[in-house]
Amino acid sequence: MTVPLPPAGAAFLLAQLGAHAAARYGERVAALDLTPAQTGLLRLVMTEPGLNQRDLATRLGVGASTAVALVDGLESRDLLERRRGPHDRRLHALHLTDAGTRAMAEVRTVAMDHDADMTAALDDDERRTLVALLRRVADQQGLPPGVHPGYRALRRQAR
Amino acid sequence: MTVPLPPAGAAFLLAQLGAHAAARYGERVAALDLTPAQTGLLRLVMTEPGLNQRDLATRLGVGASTAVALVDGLESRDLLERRRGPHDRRLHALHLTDAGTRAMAEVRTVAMDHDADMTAALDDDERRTLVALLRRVADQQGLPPGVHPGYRALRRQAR
DNA sequence: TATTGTTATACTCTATAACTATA
DNA sequence: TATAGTTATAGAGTATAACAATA
Repeated sequence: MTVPLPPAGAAFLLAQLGAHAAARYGERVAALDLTPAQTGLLRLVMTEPGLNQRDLATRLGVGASTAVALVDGLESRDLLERRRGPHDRRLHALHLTDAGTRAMAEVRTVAMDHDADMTAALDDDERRTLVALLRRVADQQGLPPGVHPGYRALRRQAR
Repeated sequence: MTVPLPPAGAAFLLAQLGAHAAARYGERVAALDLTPAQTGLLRLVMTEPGLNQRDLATRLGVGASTAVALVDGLESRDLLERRRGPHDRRLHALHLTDAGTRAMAEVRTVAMDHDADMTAALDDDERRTLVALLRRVADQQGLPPGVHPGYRALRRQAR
């Protein structure tokens, strides 16, 4: 009456490790009082200063109203600013403030620590092999580099 | 004024691919009218028939009331049944019905297709290497085999 | 009339706490 | 009194739709 279970394959391990990596990253950036979604937004604006909110929402894979709420939170903390477009006054061009740039430097440190911790089981050679294989899988699956749609804002840490 | 971004490392790729794998799995089991959480529950009860709801909730990493709702949904579709414990009448021992067992056979097929699809970029050797590396990372990170806490029920497919 | 951004609203998922029945 | 299960309630996060300003 029992159907044999397949051993945990690559897809299952990816889902399991991905959830774990995302949760741990969330804990780490929570120490900076940021959510993963906020760091993704800041990161995107850092690489593309002047981005408007509509394009931001599209790139982040969230709805327009979600983008507004995210930007509101970051602007109220002076990490981000909206600048009215001079040509088209409907547009809000987004830019990091100096404080926002400093925050991203901290996020960068946290992300590198996180990466080292997640691959602590591997030596340098193995780590390179893993990254190379993951990149090929990500490419073949059509995933864009840099931003990942699919995760919505993870649960905020209770403190 | 710009801080250089690190290239996407292993942790980021794991999170990105994990979210993707989970989303695609969700689409596939939605075709069977199941959610990922439901398949996880059925799978657990299949491997440990007679499990009670409290232990189920603990193993699944969800609250007791969430377990009740999940079991309710599966019981109303005759995939699962509650049996009052003869020794302790507070306990509800969970068992798959025949229909539940058949459903899990379908889930197994879907999961194997999903696994093949997710690793379509790799040949057999590379797939084995990837799985071996992921297993070592998962072990070192303290992740239990079989069930992954961290994902809650993914969004139900609109139909 | 179309588009950017905003606000209002509803829905889903989850967690917490109160309740029952058994022990 | 303690525990398994249930129900009720509230919170967070997200999406949809209505709205305002600008084009």
